[in-house]
Amino acid sequence: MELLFFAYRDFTTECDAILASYGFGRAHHRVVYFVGRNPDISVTALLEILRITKQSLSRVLGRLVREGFVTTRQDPADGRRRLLALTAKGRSLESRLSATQRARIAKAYRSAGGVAVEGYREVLMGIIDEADRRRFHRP
Amino acid sequence: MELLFFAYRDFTTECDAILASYGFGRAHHRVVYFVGRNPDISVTALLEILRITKQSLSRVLGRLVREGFVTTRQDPADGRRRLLALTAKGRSLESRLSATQRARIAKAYRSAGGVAVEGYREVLMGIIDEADRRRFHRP
DNA sequence: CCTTTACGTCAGTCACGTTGACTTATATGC
DNA sequence: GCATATAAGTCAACGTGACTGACGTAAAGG
Repeated sequence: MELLFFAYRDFTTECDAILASYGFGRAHHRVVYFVGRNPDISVTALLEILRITKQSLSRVLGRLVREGFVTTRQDPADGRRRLLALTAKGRSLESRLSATQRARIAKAYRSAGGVAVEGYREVLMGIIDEADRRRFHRP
Repeated sequence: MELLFFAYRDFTTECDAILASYGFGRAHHRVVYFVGRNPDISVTALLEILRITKQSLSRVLGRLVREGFVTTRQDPADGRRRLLALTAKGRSLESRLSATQRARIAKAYRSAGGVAVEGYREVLMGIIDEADRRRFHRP
């Protein structure tokens, strides 16, 4: 429990500094991250991932759209849906944020070795709710 | 990065429900947890673990003391220090909260096996800031 | 005795989550 | 074709838990 607490805390603090320079918070990071990972994701699908309310998301997402980090377009297949995607500016922010986290994980992976990483992923997967594990069984 | 996000989210959501029934939030949980783990910890030491400001802690800690979950007493060796400890009520809350998390981790450990757990701990340790790792080298 | 440390507190601010209610546009089933 | 359901956006009000800056008090220590 303590391991997870410290790991998650240290995992996020570097990003917080970058985000602060944009006037953003962690909520903006999460949106940029998951939109980057799931291009053309719908608003509802994003809400299900983040498990927050529409109102909470709209404040954060609205600003990201207004400031040109995220685009929305109507789904050609279902006009009610708005598909979200990152702009070049959004991708640039996303990779800047991810870079620090990736570096931290890469360093931990290198020093621990492949077998340890296997185990690490297996245990984390076990901690995650069954329903959410499907997300990781994609090609 | 996604693994950590989902694991940490699912790891905390069960506790949030219990905490809500007391009108508490995650901040209260963290205080109860670390005071439980470190009986007779001083306020400053707790602040260093949590990495929050004195003002933030004081609101949370003050309420826990007023409602009888935590006691403060003057350090006999240094009268400036207040030593924090859980009351029986506090220990009961702590173990109620920890039980759900322990169960989740135990389940993940069991299904992953000992080798995986070794790797898991090694990688998480690598993600944690060097300075904080010392915390885990206690007897 | 003076400085430092530990703790507490007042005042103001901000990010980010909540609930509830309502509107608009589009899909879809009968 | 109309009624219902779904997707999205929005208004209003609120709570928690962070933050900064400033100040006060008690105890320790050179």
